[in-house]
Amino acid sequence: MPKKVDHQERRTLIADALMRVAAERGLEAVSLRHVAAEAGVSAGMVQHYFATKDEMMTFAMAVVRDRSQVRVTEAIARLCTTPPPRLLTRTLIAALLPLDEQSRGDARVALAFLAYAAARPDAVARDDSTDLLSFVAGLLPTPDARTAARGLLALMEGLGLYLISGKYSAEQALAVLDAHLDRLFAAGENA
Amino acid sequence: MPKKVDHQERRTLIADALMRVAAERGLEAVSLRHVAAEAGVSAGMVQHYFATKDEMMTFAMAVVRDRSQVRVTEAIARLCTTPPPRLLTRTLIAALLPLDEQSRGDARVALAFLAYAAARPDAVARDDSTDLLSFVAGLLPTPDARTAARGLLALMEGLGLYLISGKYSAEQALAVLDAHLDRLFAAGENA
DNA sequence: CCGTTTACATTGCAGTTGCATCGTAACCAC
DNA sequence: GTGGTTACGATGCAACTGCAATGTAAACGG
Repeated sequence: MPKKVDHQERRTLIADALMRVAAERGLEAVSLRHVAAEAGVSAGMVQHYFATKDEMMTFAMAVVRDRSQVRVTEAIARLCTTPPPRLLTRTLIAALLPLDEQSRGDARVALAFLAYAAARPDAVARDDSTDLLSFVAGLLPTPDARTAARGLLALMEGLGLYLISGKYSAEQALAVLDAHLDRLFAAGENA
Repeated sequence: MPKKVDHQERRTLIADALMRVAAERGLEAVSLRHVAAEAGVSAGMVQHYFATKDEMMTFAMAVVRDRSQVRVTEAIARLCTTPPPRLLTRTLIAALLPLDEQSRGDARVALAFLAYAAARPDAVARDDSTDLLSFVAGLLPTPDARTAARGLLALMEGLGLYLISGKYSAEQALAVLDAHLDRLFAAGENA
């Protein structure tokens, strides 16, 4: 077993470089050589860790997803135990929104990947959003909670788009989210 | 003035071909030659009508935007004069949603363009969404109508994303929209 | 010390890209 | 007709693409 190197570490290092290129110059600027240059390694090394470009893209996609997962987990962990449903919901959604510059870069890449995967049905990864939907639905007090949860998630995605494009500021997005939660939780308590 | 040809017509013909390529094989498959082949013309002709690829992309982007504009106008024109605000709002938003297969293709292309323009600040077109925001805000009976309108538009964009990816069906999307409008207009009437 | 396995780096190749250039045919004013 | 302008088509080119092939250095088992 010669020359021990942490494969996972190298792959994420390359994936990070890929995301930097994609965030700054768009997904179409992502090539083996560009990513290698951004990572400060040779193109051959990239090929050593990813047999094909698609494999590299898929891996980077998974990294983006994992990062957002971590953001959510950390944000919720920062809460007290057994927080009220509304606070938990708000924290969860806010953690998924690209509010700071770093997560905005991630979201830009995620958007590019979305468009990339739209025409590549095989590269589309597993669907983890049904779990999220069920979880959010469980938090909402409204009748037909699943429909309300779908609406909340759609609102989140839309806010993400507007945040990326700079059309809404972080404050505006949060104001919209809070107003929506006002309506959701007010309606539920009355019923 | 030799050889009269309708420039606008040729350009839209090429743009249509571009959108077909983008919808079927992704934006990255859009090249001068592919578009030319799809349009059934020579690559030289494409160059004749678009000096650069970016110019072609920008034009196609404008065509997509115009088409959605037309869809909205037609849907509203199909309504009776002076419809109630809620119906008008619903019709407007529904017309912007990619509910059928044709508009879903358009939306896919629009999404790809969004990602394309995210890293190309110069190619971004004029912002026509502020007019839309003001218009929708004028329809809503809620206090802080602009925030509510922002939420509604964000919801629409998010629903569009989920419709494109096939995660929500058209019926589900409309159910979400109606539930949201229920809350918006109920809250306003109570206030 | 030796062979094998891993970890790269280099080079090359066929294909594609956007675009410039050049040629030519059509049309119209005169 | 002639000249000029427009509308293409054909060709070429430098740059780039993903990827295969090949090389080499290092670490370890024996």
